[in-house]
This record gives sequence, C-alpha cells and structure tokens, in this order.
Amino acid sequence: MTQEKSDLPQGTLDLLILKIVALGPVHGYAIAQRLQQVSRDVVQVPQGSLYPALHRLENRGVLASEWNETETGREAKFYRLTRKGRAQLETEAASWRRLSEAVGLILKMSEGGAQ
Amino acid sequence: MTQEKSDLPQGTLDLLILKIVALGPVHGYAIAQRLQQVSRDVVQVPQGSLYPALHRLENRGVLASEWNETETGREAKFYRLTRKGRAQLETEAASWRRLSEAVGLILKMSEGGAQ
DNA sequence: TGCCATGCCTTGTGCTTCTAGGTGTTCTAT
DNA sequence: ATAGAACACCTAGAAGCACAAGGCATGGCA
Repeated sequence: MTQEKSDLPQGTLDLLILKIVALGPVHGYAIAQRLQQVSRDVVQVPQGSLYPALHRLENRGVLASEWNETETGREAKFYRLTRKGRAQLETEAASWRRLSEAVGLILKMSEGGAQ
Repeated sequence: MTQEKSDLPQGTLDLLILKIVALGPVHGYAIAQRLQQVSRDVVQVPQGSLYPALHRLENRGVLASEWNETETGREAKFYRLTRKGRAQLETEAASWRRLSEAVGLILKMSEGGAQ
C-alpha cells in the first residue's frame, strides 16, 4: 500500500551505511535489508547504489572488509569501521542533525516567520 | 565563529526554494539571503547553485517569474509558485519529513535496535 | 575614485545515485 | 526433479545536481 520509495539525497547513503556498520560487522546485502526494515520501507537501497558506495568507502579508508561465513553458511564480505570511519560517522551524523534542524525550521516558516 | 557550512544534499535545494517562494513573491538574491538568515548560516546557497535551480524549476512549470521593482528601486526577477508548484511543495515536504524521520530512527539505533 | 553590496547569468567539473545488466549458490515449492 | 525466489556479489553507463569560478551591470558609501 504505502510503498513510498524516496530516492536518497546524495551523501545520505554514506551516513546510513556507516551507522549500520558501526553496530557490528555486516555484509552488504544485510546492510540494505536492515535499512529497509528499520525504516519501514522508507529507505530502499538498490544494489547499484549499495555496492559502489561500499567500495568508495573502503577506498577512502573508512571501511575495511574481510571475507567470512554467514550464519547460514555462505561466504560474504563483512565490513567494519576503521578508526577514521568512526570519526567520519561522528562528523556526518552531526552534520545531518544540523541540516535536519535547519530544514525543519524553514519548513515551519510562515508569513511572519523571518526574523 | 560557527560557520559550519553544510553542502546541501541533492534535491533539498528545490524544496527550500519552493518553501520560501510559497510565502510570497521574491527574487533570487533574496531567497538565498532568507535561507541563510533563517537557518542561522547553516544553509548557504551559492549563486552557482541558486540560479540554475530557479531556471530548472521554472522550466518544469513549478515556478513562474516576472520582472519587477525591488523596494530599493532595482529591477529584479520575482518568482511565484504555480498551482503545480504548490502540489510539488506538498509532495516534497512530506517526502522530506518521511525521510527525516527514517534517518533519525536509524541514527538512534543501538546494538539491540533492530527488530 | 574605488570598493562593496545588490542583482543577474553561464560553463565546466565532480560527485552520487540509479537503471539494467551479469554471475553463482542455496532453499523451497511444485 | 526442477523452476523460481532469495541470497550474495559485481559492473558500466546515464542522468542529475551542487558547486567553483568566472563575468556583467548598477547603486551607495567612503
């Protein structure tokens, strides 16, 4: 019914990925699943967005990967945050909160809103 | 002191512009000023982002423009929302709120957060 | 006179997201 | 047994957007 799928604004995907990975080692496929579940289908990450993002983040040194076995006995690439990654998460999360507040303020503006 | 200037995620600028214009006819230069003021410098729109966005929105028929005189006696291009523009604003605002909530949820996740 | 603020504009670059395609394995339902 | 879905990874190409950097013209102020 309510499959309102919203395309993610640029930069947001990185933040969400970092946050999920921060909770413990996960592989790509699971990241997308968790995001979708927790957000109640608001956030749906296509694989064509997911995997390039993961590689990007790894190349930048904020993520590190390692092949391991899933609970169900499959091979999968597990990601974890590097020290740099934790810092990046802090920064991006703060940045998001700031922006989110600002946009919220603007959206609540009415005729006399300015000053 | 706190000139934390956050680059706007793609798509957000349209929403903010539509919202400001919805409050009454304004010209481009003033839109950028108001956004900066209301957001306490969090949102700073460079002209290289602003004007292309305005033209984009006008081409899509959500904004309409008209040359008029400023209070200070200068010629400026004033924008107003079309009917289509109002609808678009509603949609985008709702979309933003949905996404904002979802991201907020995810950022508040902790170890046992999922399910 | 020179400079800053007002007010408009364009070109090009860089980045990200998405669509659409592909591979191989395991599980499940028929 | 076999078709299809779910799992799990990947890539190339297109499209879109924000931004930096440039430019033009006027008016006010020092």
